[in-house]
Amino acid sequence: MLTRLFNDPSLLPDMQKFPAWVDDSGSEDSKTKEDEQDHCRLGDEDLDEVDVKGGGSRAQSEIAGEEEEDEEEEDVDEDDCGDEGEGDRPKKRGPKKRKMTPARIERSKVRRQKANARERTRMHDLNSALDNLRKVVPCYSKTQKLSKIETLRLAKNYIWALSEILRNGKRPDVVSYVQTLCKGLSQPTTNLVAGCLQLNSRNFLTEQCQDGARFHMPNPPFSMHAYPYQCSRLSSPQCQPGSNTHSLRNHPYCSPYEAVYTGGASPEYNSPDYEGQHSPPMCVNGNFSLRQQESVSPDAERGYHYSMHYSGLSGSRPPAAHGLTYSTSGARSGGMHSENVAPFHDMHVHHDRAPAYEELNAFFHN
DNA sequence: TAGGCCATCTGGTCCT
DNA sequence: AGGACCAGATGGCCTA
Repeated sequence: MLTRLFNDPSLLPDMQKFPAWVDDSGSEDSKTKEDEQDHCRLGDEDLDEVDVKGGGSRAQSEIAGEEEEDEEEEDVDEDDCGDEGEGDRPKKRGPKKRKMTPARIERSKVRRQKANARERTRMHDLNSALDNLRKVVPCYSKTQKLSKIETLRLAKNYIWALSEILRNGKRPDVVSYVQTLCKGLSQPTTNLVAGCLQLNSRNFLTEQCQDGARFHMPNPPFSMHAYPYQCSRLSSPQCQPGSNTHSLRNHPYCSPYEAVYTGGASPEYNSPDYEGQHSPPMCVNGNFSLRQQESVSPDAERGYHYSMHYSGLSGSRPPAAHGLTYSTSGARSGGMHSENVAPFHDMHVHHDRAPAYEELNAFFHN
């Protein structure tokens, strides 16, 4: 079959032209995978005239395109034009297919190979653009890249969130902001984004970017006013709705710099433009304290995969605070998975790259 | 092992 | 005619 012949490894374009778009873990695999594919297909060469991929029209159009071939004019390809024997297939019209001569096969092969190379390049460009997009959305990790679809969703949410900020002219609270960003995202991505924002909040407080660039954020970037949502651990009497704010703020489990959302769509957010499904319930705990997780015991770490890093209001963390995990409902109720935690170390927000962040920063300065 | 994600190949269609 | 774009198919890798 022609499509098999097209995949001669010697004809394949040099994939090493594109080392950048392949992530660290994938570069070798990509080459190996391609080699394997080539090997596999070459091994199928003897399956000539059998289309194992897809519909079955295969290289017909290319074959038909070889009109300039002048030899063997009446010698048609039996498979293509021998419709008499195929009762259920409609009779093909148009020019009769010519028999594949070696020269024609070679031309088709070259053309197909060139088309494949172009398609690869096109997809690489697309992936490169997607990588650039990943770098300007709020959550960026070198080690755990957002998937393509999640990147696009997050970008859309981010644009929406920024436009809402501009439109309302108000500082957003962390809940609605995170909600907006995480609309329609998968639970792991939601956790990733929330964690990233959490880290970012810490950076805001310490006025230090991870890359060393300094910027100013005198206060938590989000207003921490009353939230309509309640984390499970807020069930303690001090944290009940209606309890006075003072006691809530001073309760060891209830940092004043804490935003909690346990599920459902925010009533503050009612954009008709949102078509994505609601994010799974989550519990976002804004962390605006300095790092404390280093002091957390391994046991506690296990129990609080993605727990709130408490502000300095209380030095102790009671073991009953399991609800603090980035609550994941349903099948993933076990909390944040470790693979979603580790990348936060190299996760950062690109304040210096995205104009939107400058806008936000300027906004928060006022 | 199923499902998600991805890269690649492939053929069809449209455009220049 | 050739290139760009698209969608389907396929297989590999990874993770729960």
